[in-house]
Amino acid sequence: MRIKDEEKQDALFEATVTVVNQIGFASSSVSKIAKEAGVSPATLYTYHKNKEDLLVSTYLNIKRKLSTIVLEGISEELPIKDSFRRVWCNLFQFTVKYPNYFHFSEQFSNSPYNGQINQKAIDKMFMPIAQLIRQGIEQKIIKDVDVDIISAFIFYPVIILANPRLCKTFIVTDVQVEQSFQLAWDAIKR
Amino acid sequence: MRIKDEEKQDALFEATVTVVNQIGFASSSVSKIAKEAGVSPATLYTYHKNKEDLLVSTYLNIKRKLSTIVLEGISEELPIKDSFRRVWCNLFQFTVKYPNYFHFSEQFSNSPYNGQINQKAIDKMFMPIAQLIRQGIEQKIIKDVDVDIISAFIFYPVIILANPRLCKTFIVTDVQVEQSFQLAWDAIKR
Amino acid sequence: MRIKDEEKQDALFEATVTVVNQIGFASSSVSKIAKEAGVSPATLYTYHKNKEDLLVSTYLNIKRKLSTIVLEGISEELPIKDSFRRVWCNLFQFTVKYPNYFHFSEQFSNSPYNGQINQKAIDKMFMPIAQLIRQGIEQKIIKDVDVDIISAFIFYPVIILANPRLCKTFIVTDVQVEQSFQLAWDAIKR
Amino acid sequence: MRIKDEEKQDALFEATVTVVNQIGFASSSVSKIAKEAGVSPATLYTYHKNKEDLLVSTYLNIKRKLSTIVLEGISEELPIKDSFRRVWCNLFQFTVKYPNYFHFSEQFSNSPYNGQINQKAIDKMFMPIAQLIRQGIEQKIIKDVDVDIISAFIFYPVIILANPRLCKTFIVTDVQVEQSFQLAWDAIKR
DNA sequence: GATGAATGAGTGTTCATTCAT
DNA sequence: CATGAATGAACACTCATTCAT
Repeated sequence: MRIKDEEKQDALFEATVTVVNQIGFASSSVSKIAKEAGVSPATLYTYHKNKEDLLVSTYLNIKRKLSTIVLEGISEELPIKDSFRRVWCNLFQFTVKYPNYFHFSEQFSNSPYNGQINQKAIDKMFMPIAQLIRQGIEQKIIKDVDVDIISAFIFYPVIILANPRLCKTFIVTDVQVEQSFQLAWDAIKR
Repeated sequence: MRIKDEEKQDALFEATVTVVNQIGFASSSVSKIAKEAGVSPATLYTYHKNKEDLLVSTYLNIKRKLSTIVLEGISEELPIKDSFRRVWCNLFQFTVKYPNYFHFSEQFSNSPYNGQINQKAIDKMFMPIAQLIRQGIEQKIIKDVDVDIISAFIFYPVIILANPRLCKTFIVTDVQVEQSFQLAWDAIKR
Repeated sequence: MRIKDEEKQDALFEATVTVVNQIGFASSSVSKIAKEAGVSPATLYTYHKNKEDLLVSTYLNIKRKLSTIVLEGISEELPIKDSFRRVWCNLFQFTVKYPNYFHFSEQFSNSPYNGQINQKAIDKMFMPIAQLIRQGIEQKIIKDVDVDIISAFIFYPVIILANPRLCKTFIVTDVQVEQSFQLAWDAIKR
Repeated sequence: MRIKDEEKQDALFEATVTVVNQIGFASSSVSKIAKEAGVSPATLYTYHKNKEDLLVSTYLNIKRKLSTIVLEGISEELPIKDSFRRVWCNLFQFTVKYPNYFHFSEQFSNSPYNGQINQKAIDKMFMPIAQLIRQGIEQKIIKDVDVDIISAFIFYPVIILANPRLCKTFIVTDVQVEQSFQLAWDAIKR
């Protein structure tokens, strides 16, 4: 597994996402992904140990991109509510701009491959948000409950609303995004 | 002539859920499910037209069970908030009692098979809840926003919280359930 | 294998011919034939020992029908040429009236099942024709060559001409039938 | 990278013919053919898209060989009758030398796969013969009847005579071949 | 006598992965 | 480094036949 050609690396990443989006996780085969990437199945094995490694690294790649986008613009100098709003909006932006990445993530995290992931490494990527929550609790701005509960109301509703399979009538406009943020904030604020 | 065996029907249902939970949707094969159910793969085809039919009918079966449990105890005579609380608690109960059904559902709805189901038939099962939301809005008890937004805050947080893969620290106790319901209610109430 | 219901016997015969014509010899399965006949696959085994027996008896049945029709009207009192013409015309008539029987026969005789047939029993059905040939040779009306050669020119051209897969432009009209008979007769006559 | 192996291609062709001859068209399975060819069933799919493609290309291959042999030695300079005699003899030669190819052809053309082939491409291979017939008619040497009728008397009797299943007593000797050709010629000549 | 349920053995085909070039 | 050929194992599914009723 020597790494040579970054272009092929990228092509494989995009091909994996594309194929999984087109035909689903179960039907996505190594050779279909290789064909979509324009390389031989054998070449794929130069870049990835096996199928699992391909999928896992694709997932981690997406999570990395996601964390970069989601954390953009939050700052200790901003009021906490505004930071939360930024995260909320960034998340929506990501789901709109990269629906394929988003959909791949969902499929992956419901698969058994998810067990192979080092969850702590992922948590680390989103640490600033965990800290934001902790600060809010300390400053008695948001409710003093389990972090999981706060998360369940501040991130996952986005995932639901942005999923057109689940929410057929919801449209991602600025008004709707702000409106739904209000509900999220009402949920967690003191 | 032997008669079609209800026990086998049930065994196939349970086997499908079990196998999908154990090895994931993508790796679940007809022969593994048949083996788990204790029948020949060929026998499976006496009860289901094909793999898709097996998975779809398993999903619908679960949704039917879910709707029965979730709607239990809600009533027009109860204050709206109490009805919502019932739904909230029932949902938690279901996820605790039948984690396998619950996990199967998630895997299924993220698969391409989900496109094959009649969404309207599912919506019909949960109509009383849609009506509950509409009443709450009319009576100016809950916010006048898209039903999808309300749903995203009143159902899906349960799914997140009950998913031990996502929420490792959250424990389903009466206190936690009531606490999290308070957040949900704060989100949607006027 | 007790025989009870002649109607079912017939239904199975017709169903076998129909199914083989519709989907070909290779794809014709016992259960499809049973369904076409309106009986259970198990019932089929009351009337036939196994699949081979079903196909063989269907073939023999067709040959019996064929011999009845083909021999109609030939007589020792008729001039030999006229008897041959009768056979020729009868054969055409059969292929036009019962194309399905005809097509089944062709498929069967090219299959390995044909080896199970008692060829002598078949030959017996068409003995009058063999005798006709022998008479013609004796009376120095037709050429003194191997019976097989005579047959190859007096029967098989019909099979070819009547097969729309092989002869797309040939139309079975009285004129064409008589015209082609002339060729056959020219071939074998002294 | 290994290179596609012409030997394997050929082995598959021969194996297909052999298996079909041994057990018949209906019972010939991909795995049996692969085993006969000494390759894995999966390998077969490197050389052919699917079973149909394997059978169709085998058939076309045979027809190509046949046309090469059959047309050998016919020429515009030869008297028409002699050209016909050449075709007649070539055809016998082919059936004697390659009885398996010949039998495969018959089985194939009676199967539903026959519908998948491009008949025009086949006709093209044998065009010189069609032209020969047309010339004969123009020169008033052979009867002015439908080409199909001429063909039915000049080619198919060979097929019948060469088929030992149909003609048990006929032996392919020069005398017999010339004798039977005389019948064919008598049939079509003016 | 008649039936649909039941099945081991088989179907055509695709899989993840390795090999030889 | 890159490749298409190669494959054992698995896939979804159907088969001819038997069994219990």
